[in-house]
Amino acid sequence: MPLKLYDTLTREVREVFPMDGKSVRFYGCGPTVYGPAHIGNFRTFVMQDVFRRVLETSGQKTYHARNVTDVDDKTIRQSLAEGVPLHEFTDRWSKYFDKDCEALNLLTPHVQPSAVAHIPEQIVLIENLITKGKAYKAEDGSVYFNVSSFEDYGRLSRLADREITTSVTERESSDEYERDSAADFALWKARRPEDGENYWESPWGQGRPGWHIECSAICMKHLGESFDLHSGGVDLVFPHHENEIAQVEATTNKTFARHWFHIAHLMVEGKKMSKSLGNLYTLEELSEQGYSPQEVRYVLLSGSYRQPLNFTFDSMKASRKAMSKLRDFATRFNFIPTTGSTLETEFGPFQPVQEALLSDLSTPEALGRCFSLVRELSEAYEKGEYEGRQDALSEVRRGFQATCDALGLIVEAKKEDVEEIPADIANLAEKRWNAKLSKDWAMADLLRNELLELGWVVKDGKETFEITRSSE
RNA sequence: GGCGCGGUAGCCAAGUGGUAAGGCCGGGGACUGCAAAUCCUCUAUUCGCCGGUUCGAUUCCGGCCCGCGCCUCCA
Repeated sequence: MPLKLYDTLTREVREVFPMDGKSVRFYGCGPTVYGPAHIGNFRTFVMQDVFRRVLETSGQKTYHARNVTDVDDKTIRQSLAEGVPLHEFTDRWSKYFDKDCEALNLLTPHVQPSAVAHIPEQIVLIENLITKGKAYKAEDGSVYFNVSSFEDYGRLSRLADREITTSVTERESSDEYERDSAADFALWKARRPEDGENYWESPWGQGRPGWHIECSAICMKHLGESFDLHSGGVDLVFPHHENEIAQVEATTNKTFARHWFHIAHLMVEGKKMSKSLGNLYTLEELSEQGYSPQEVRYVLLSGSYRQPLNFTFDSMKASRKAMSKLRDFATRFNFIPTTGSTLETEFGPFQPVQEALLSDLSTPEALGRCFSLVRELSEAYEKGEYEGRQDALSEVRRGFQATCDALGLIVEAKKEDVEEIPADIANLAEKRWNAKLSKDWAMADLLRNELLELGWVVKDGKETFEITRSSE
């Protein structure tokens, strides 16, 4: 069964399939590396990851490219402010980003090209556009794309030309560059004093590439002039993706990306995330508050990618409980997750989960079905329906593995507590257990409270007790 | 103003032209000396408001109210 996904360009849910019959080649606009990415950014990357995982767990090969924007106003400004060379600055944040991605269990893209590493390709593309009369050099040495020369401009975002022009005319006076039409956008930016030593030589003089051209050049080099799918946050629809299309299609006369996948924004406690509200959470900040990346991932999966999702600390807590429920299931079925580059494709009893995912990446529906199955299967297990049925058991395990692989969740069975228990704590616990055995409840409760004060929780079993560090 | 999206239980959040998934919280129960953990179970006569179409609408259409996004470099 193929994946059906909403396409921003046609506004229809369409099948995703590889145009070359082999591998779905897709691109995701990556981070600008000037600081830690926030969970809103990660909503996009997590959904792109789920997209890939759903394809791969359905047996489809993929080729995933995600760029790293390592030259722009912000990276330059910040690196200069810190007195660090640009590449050193962006390298640091790029590595930080990789670390976060790993924590969130994001599959590593097959290729992660950086803008700076593709300056020559960008220059060639710009030259092509100039040759074809689609771009022109301004007096200051900047190069602009001539929007009026590209008839299809505005098709993705459905903005009428008039509106684009009107909205920009008002700002024209404050514009720092010289261009023919306010709607035109920069392909190459002439060197300015505030850029410091961050410039490259080009046929039009010293300068640096514009933002949109990097993605176009990278896509063309790594995925070809035409490829299967392009994606990013909704805010990139205009102008970024609109401009990418213009740059490439004006050059090749071919369809750039066949499918456009956009992820809606994350809100925090009902509000737009913004620096001024101080609600731009990073994984690190959440981690300091005791929330794991897996719990964050779960929250990001709990809403439809087409709808704004409201991130709240209540939902963080709910996600913790939900993950714990999945772990109980894993424990019951003695499930041991396998890790590796190949994802499980046999959903078995978890087929309904896969169907939900193939239906426009309905992660909320998939999670709902997953929990229903978890309940049903657990009930059957408790009734002894799996006794002596190794085949059926392994089908459940494989299906659960496929589910986890598709969602990118890591669910490990609860292990025996391996944490070292200090001798005095162990002694107290032992004393309490003995008091309990001799039915000295007062003493037993006293000792349990004492342990609790020391930060340890006692859980009695039938034959013995368990002691774990308290979570608070 | 233009384009687009949404308003579903205390919270988060699916969904369908035929009568409301799932998670959290809360209630009840099993278990337990009491707990914790776990398991079972209950909780929206109702899907922003008002009309219309229909045998029947939360789901389709129109209007209104409210919230949100984009409109040149923000995922």
